Amino acid sequence: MSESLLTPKRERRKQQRPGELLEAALDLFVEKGFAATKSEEVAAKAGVSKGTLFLYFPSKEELFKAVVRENVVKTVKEGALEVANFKGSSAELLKTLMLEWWRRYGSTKASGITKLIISEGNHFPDLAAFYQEEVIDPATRMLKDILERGRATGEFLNFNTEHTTMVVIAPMLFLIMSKHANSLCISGSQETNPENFIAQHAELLVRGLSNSNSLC
Amino acid sequence: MSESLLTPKRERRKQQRPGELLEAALDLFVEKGFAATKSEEVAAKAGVSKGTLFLYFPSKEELFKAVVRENVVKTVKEGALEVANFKGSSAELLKTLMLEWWRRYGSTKASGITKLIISEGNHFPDLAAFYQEEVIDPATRMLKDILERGRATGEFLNFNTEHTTMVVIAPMLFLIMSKHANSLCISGSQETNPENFIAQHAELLVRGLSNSNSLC
Amino acid sequence: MSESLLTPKRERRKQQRPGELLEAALDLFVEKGFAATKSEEVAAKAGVSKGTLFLYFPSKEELFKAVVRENVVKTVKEGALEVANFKGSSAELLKTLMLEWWRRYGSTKASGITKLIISEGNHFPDLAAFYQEEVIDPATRMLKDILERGRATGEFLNFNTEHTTMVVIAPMLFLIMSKHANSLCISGSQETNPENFIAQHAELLVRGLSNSNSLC
Amino acid sequence: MSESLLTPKRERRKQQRPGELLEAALDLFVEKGFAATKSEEVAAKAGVSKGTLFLYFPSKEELFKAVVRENVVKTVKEGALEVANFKGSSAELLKTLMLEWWRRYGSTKASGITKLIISEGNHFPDLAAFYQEEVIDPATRMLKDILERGRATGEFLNFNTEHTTMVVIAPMLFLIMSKHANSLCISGSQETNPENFIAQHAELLVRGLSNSNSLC
DNA sequence: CATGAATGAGTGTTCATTCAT
DNA sequence: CATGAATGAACACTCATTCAT
Repeated sequence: MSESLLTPKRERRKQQRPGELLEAALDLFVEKGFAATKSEEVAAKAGVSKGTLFLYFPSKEELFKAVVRENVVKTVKEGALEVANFKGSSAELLKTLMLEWWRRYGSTKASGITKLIISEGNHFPDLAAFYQEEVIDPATRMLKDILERGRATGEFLNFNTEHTTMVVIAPMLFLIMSKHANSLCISGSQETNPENFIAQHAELLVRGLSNSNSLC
Repeated sequence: MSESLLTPKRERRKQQRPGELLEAALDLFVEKGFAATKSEEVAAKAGVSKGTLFLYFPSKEELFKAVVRENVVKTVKEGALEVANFKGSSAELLKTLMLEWWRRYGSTKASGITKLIISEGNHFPDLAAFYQEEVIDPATRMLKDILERGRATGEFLNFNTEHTTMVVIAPMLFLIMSKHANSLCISGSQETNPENFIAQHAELLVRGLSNSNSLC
Repeated sequence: MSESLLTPKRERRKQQRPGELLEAALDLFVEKGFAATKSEEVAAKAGVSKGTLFLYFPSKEELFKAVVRENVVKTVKEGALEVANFKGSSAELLKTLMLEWWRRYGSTKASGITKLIISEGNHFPDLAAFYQEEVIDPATRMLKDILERGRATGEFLNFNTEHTTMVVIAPMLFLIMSKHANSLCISGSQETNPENFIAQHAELLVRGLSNSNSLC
Repeated sequence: MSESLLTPKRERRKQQRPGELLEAALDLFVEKGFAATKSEEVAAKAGVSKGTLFLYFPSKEELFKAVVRENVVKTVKEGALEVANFKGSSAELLKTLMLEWWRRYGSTKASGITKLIISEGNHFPDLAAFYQEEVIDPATRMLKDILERGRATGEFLNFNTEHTTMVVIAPMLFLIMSKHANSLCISGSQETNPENFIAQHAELLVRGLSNSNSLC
């Protein structure tokens, strides 16, 4: 605590640099994509010189991975933790998760990463593999856990896991792609309230899955 | 048929050139994206020289537009025509349309264009605008027409058009993006039967929209 | 023959370009080394733009290999041919070879390649391997053939091949390194007549090797 | 020994620093060349920070000069001293010198400096000039002194000094270049015993120079 | 004395488009 | 009509040296 008082200016900057660079990188990657983002721009936006960027991140790809770790992996982990600690019904859990997912990720700048990786993944196989391993796989795992839990407690009917996973993910992906395809106006993306859309979808999904759907 | 007898070989080739170039271009654009496709490759694949390509298409962007006209706009127009001539119920029409859309477009090579435009549209605003005008707007228009027709006949309940449009489009988009994101393994995309998935979604959607849903 | 009269200007240039680039490259590689030679300089010296260089040679390394093939490998092959066709005694052959080697290679600009590869080979393993295979190995092979021939005819005494090879090569290498180490003044290199030096060394060597050395 | 008792640890380190840096620098310069050796690596190998290196040596070039002074100039001076004090015949002196030169320098790590200066001298004229003045000139002077001494005593015939100097130096240089051209396999360099080779050459040379060569 | 954060100049390679032939 | 030679702008990454702490 006294440290923060004593820490000299240079030192303080040093500890902030990675964060500043990461933030600048997130902004630019999301805005322009990976390939189109020039490392010098990132540095400039963070207020340092080109060389300094490479002092903290050995390459543009590593910079990107760090951005993903900071902004996506972290969110996935938090989600997994909440899932593990959730006390309510599986139906509630699923609905909560989908909505929170949108609130904490889909609606944020960081969701541009998802668009980026889908758009450019084919041209950067290393990044795609990294994302698959660090984000897609854990997230899918988490989803499956919820579904299995619901099935175990008898809450959910027997269902096709793959299909369900798709239905959970599809609307989020749709909204994210729409949001970041600035030059395109995919129907509804601009005027509809995404949160409502997600909530509705979640509700519909849960009903479909539930054992005792009192639709009538 | 008499044409082939009368037309000298050179002449015939000349008239086939654009088609051959368009086919080569479609393959490469879908496989590698717009930016990553080299015009020389397209020419080579069509069996002509680089210069010849620019003889038929004044630029790479115009080539792309021609590919879109040939492979996407055409499909949309066919769809609109069928919609106009369709005799059955609006519910049938909607279900038919969604399934046919997948069969005639989503499941074909040409659907890569959709992934391409979403992925790279931001970097090529002209192409995005062109696609918006020639594809997205007409397709959305067509969808709305169906919904309005259903409402007019009393088949469909009053609903949110934007929302419905999204629900119609989202699964198709999801499947298309999954299919063309080779380095990524988005859940379900590999093992699930897309046609079943679409059919199910269409069914669900129509039930939700319908006036007399005999769910109870 | 009529072709040369009809060949249009552009075409003629095209056939000359590789040669012009190769010559410019040789000059610059010898003058400044491999790493320090900028590809743009080579292009400029040949009177073309940077891009044109890469039209003819896919990379700087390939350009270098082409320079070696044109200026060194060729010479080695000519030497091997002459060795194979030589009619005189092995002693004469050896002396002739050493002197000719100097005249046709050591004393020319091209010998800078030898200095270059020894100087920079460690930093460009691919180039070193190429040179080893295309130049050093064949040249060594040729030398051994001569020695074996002399031994077979009874002209030469039994000797250590490795040692002899070194004695043949060392003075050439010494002269070449001296000649191209412009900033250094290794003794004798500037004023002594290299040809005399080589001739003397060859004479001495042959005497040492010969069966009937009439030194007494 | 009392020094270690009285000198405080920090103090001792301070006095050892230059030596440790010099040793690290020698290793790296020899292994990777001058340009390719990063000053940070040198510092790291010596266990200090980048800044500290520049505390002791104002620049990379000065560091190199210090390495030369420590590892080459010193050896030349020792050689000159021994030459001055040598009591035997000039022939013995020359043979001894050549062999000792190999033993004390050529066969050691330090001989990499010779390869380095020949390889990179053209790109670093200051270093080349320094080496010329501090090493080549004194060494050449020493050699000439021996030859003149031999001539003065009537031991040696009248000969061409330049030529003789070359013959003395050439084999050493050849062996050194071979030894440090790791990617290249110049004939004989690997299997032949360098010391024998040098000894033989020295013997041959002395015989050639001597007044009364009892070859017959 | 010692540290290590910051700098910024320098270069091989690609590719859409043109135009002389 | 068709060719293919030529162009030139654009971009990631390295490292010796400095100087605030």
